[in-house]
Amino acid sequence: MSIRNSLLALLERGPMHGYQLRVAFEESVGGTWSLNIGQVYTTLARLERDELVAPLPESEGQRPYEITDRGRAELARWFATPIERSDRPRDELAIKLALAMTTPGVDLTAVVQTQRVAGIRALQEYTRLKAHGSGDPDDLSWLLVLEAMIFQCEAEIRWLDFCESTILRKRTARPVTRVDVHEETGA
Amino acid sequence: MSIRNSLLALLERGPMHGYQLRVAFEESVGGTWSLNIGQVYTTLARLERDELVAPLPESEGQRPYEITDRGRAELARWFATPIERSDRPRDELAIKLALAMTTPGVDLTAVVQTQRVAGIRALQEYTRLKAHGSGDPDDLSWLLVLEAMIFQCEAEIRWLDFCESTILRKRTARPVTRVDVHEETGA
DNA sequence: CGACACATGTAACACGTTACATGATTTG
DNA sequence: CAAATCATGTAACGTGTTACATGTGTCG
Repeated sequence: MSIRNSLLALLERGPMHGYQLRVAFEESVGGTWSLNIGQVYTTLARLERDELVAPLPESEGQRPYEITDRGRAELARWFATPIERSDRPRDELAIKLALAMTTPGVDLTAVVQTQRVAGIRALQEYTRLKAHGSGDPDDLSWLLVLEAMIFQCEAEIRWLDFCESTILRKRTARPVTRVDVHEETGA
Repeated sequence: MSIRNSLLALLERGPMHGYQLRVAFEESVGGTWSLNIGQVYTTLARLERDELVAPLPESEGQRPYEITDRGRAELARWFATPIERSDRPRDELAIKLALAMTTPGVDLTAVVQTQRVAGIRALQEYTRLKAHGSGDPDDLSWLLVLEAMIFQCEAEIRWLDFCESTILRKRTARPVTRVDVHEETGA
């Protein structure tokens, strides 16, 4: 859904053809995510089918599109509606950790540590990028996207720390002793 | 990819059939994400094709599967490999904000505020869930998943605050004055 | 001329969702 | 008996990826 709406937003700046849309998108997110050119054309085809964009007369082998009024309405709806938690893709890392807890033969702390190292590494890379960033004041959107990645990364590392301490606490909390057995049978 | 690996992890506990896998998955993530039953069967079919699981003799209309050695190896690989930033889906919210900045006629602060309200609401809901959570010590994985959502949600709100202050700073930083005009033409 | 950027597309496939179709078993 | 739960699947569609095919223009 995000690509569809992104293309609409870019066309709101003015008519563009597929190749330009791809370049404009990647520029907008500061190269953080690339956009497959094939997807641009298939998405444009669907947008045209839904009458959210309309093709302009082609010239020199280029097929520019313009946004329609319906497209503009759809775009306004996108910006006016918050992205809910339920809209988001499943969190693969959370799923992985949750399943690791009940899968036999898995070294939980190793999984957490491996992920933690990757997180720290990513955070360093982001910090490096921010340091010798373009400096271009025009790249405000690039800064925001980068900062989003940093906030997420930090939150993930803190969560992994939480996981580790929770796991350790659980492990030390119930050493099986004779007393425990008595309590359990008594309950 | 996460469902594929999740099914392998669940089958590592022992043979199960499709319906059971779905229930077990949703239980593992504390009902945070639901799993479409149709997808379970199509994913099982692909896993069987790739020889990561094998069907057991069916009984009473049930088609249980067991994990194979290749499946076990694949699962071990999953747990040993960190999920990299590049593996993650594009962040729709970051994209939306980035595009909102360069789309004409968009009230940026309104977009940020709408999203912020939704974030606060979600956070309250999570806190409520945590409060009268199952209390079940067996639900450790449920606690971890919930906490992941809370960490993410908080990070998002902090990021939105960052966005707003950055946007405001930009807006007040360059009031177009006669002096500015001179500087620009001079540059 | 050859490499590279520009430009448009198609095919095949994985993953994900909703909806539909079917039947057995259990339980009020 | 009727409704709910258990259980298995298919179809259609959207989204996303990789790879392939094709052609123009430009520049060293």
